[in-house]
Amino acid sequence: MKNRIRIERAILNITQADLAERVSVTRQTINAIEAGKYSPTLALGMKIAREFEKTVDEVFELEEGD
Amino acid sequence: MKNRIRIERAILNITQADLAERVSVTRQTINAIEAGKYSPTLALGMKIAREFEKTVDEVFELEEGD
DNA sequence: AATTAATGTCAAGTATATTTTACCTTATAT
DNA sequence: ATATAAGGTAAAATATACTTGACATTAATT
Repeated sequence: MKNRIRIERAILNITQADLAERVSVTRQTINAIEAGKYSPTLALGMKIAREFEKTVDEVFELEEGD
Repeated sequence: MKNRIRIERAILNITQADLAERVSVTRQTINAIEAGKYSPTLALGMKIAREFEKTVDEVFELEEGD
């Protein structure tokens, strides 16, 4: 699962901790997802996309193994 | 997490087992998600939407508690 | 140079998604 | 009436997401 979280965060100029708070998870969770260590739940993915005012597909992209 | 899986399945005229096979999960998983018992992973949600040729947001809708 | 903010990471624990196996009900077909 | 297809459900096991707490590293600020 690839994602554009880092880029979208840069556009909004917010930190991982900021985003974490906005979507009600921990900073470590955002860090892991942003690094592609695992893919989030659908609910969290949708909340993240919503913060960026983007669709889920604009923020996340399926890869081979997913 | 609300969803329109039942409706989209009806449009494609496919069974829960059919959809399950297409997205590589078990029939019980589709049944549970369709019934709203839990929300899928982002990867699975995206695969389901893709089968319906819809966006994630057209198939799934966030609710209060999510 | 020193301090602070931001990010990276890790281990252990909890929560939840998914599988497996199995059975039950309802509708449809033979 | 009986068989078959489709859906509903449940318990136990496994996989994975997420939390908590802590520490290390890098970037930015003064």
